[in-house]
Amino acid sequence: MKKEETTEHQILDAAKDVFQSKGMDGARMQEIADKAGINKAMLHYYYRSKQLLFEAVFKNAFSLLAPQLNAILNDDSSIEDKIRKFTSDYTSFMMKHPYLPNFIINELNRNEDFILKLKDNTGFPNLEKFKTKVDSEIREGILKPIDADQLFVNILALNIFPFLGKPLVKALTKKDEKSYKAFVESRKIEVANFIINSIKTSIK
Amino acid sequence: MKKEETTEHQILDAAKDVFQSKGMDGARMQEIADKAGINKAMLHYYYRSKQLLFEAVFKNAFSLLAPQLNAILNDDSSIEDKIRKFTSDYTSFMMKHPYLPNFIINELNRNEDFILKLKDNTGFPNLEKFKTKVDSEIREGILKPIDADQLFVNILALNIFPFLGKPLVKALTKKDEKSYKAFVESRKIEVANFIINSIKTSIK
DNA sequence: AATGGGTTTAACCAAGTGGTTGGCAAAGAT
DNA sequence: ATCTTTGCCAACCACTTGGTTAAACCCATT
Repeated sequence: MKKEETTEHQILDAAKDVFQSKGMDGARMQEIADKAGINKAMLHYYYRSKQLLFEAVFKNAFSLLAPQLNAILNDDSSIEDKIRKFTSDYTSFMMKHPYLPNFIINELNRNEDFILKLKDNTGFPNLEKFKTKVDSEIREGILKPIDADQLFVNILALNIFPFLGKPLVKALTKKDEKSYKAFVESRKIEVANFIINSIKTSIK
Repeated sequence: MKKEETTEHQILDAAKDVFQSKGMDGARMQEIADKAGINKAMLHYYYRSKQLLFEAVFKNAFSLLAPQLNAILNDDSSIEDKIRKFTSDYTSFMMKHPYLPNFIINELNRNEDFILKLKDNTGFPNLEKFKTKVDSEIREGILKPIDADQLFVNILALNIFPFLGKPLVKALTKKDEKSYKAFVESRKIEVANFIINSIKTSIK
């Protein structure tokens, strides 16, 4: 039997669906059981409590996101290349997992202490290398002076916000589902240009 | 008796607290009643149902946010001035209402149709004037070519994200509450510069 | 003092809620 | 063949949920 067919995995799969679309408070154990096609008692048999099942789903989701961040932080390419690659890759990734950013941001806000449990994990993104690279490119005259933290938050903001605020942005810009998708797709390049334009010194 | 002391207003006030920090699903009618210091039956007496009380709170919150957006969209100043003013004003405003962005974004995601109820309201932000201004400044050579929708979303993203993703950003940049506040405060100017740098043509 | 409408309350209710239990059947283990 | 473990389920449980109700309480008008 494949791993994907075990009851335990079917539960996690169904729980992911329900928790990510309805959040911890809105999710119902019965709905998860129904979606997994098993008895509700099994949820507790394998995961003991709603809280623990939720944490399993959350850690799973975060472990999907973290490598996306590490990609930009830990490789050796130039800041410009990092930004271009990240902006394109991240957007593609999010188009495949549209619930993910909202789920994570939201549940972290609901329980701020929760992130402490993640910090211990190996693989939690670390900015040091990125900062060093930014500072050295500034010294070399490739980039205009900018605080690396600020730049990093700007990169995140421009990439994540269109997914977080999708309903709002859709309404404000009067786009339907199809044109919103095209809008986000074009941001893969637009956002990178926008950032680079701002931080790169003009070539003499 | 002042308006602020009526039972109806006390309920709305308490409901705002609870709904904004716990969301629709996490909020409890009993907690709202307790916080307002009145009997739970009064909530239904004045607002009939949890759903309607929630909608009252939500519309109230949105009507606080909408003018902030309209400020940048509807005045006659240059795009640069709009951006500088908005970035500073919006950040100040959000520091006073930290739960607001998350509440709105979140509940709009929970129920996409909900925004339709707001769209009808007069005062729902309209981008037309902003777009016209952007296009005319591009034609005048003040700005580099950029799609006005993209620019608008970038402005929103850079301003709102630090509030939406506060727990995540705090953890990633390893800032405590105090230094995070300073970080956000400095963005009032940093973000405006970041945007202007990117879109303004270099002066010959 | 009696009336009557708006306001407030304690007590209540039906429908869920997460979680538990005891037993059952198939699969190993002895 | 018998015992033990594992996976599974229907039924159940204590408790919470949003919402209701009928009676009380004010307080201005008569």
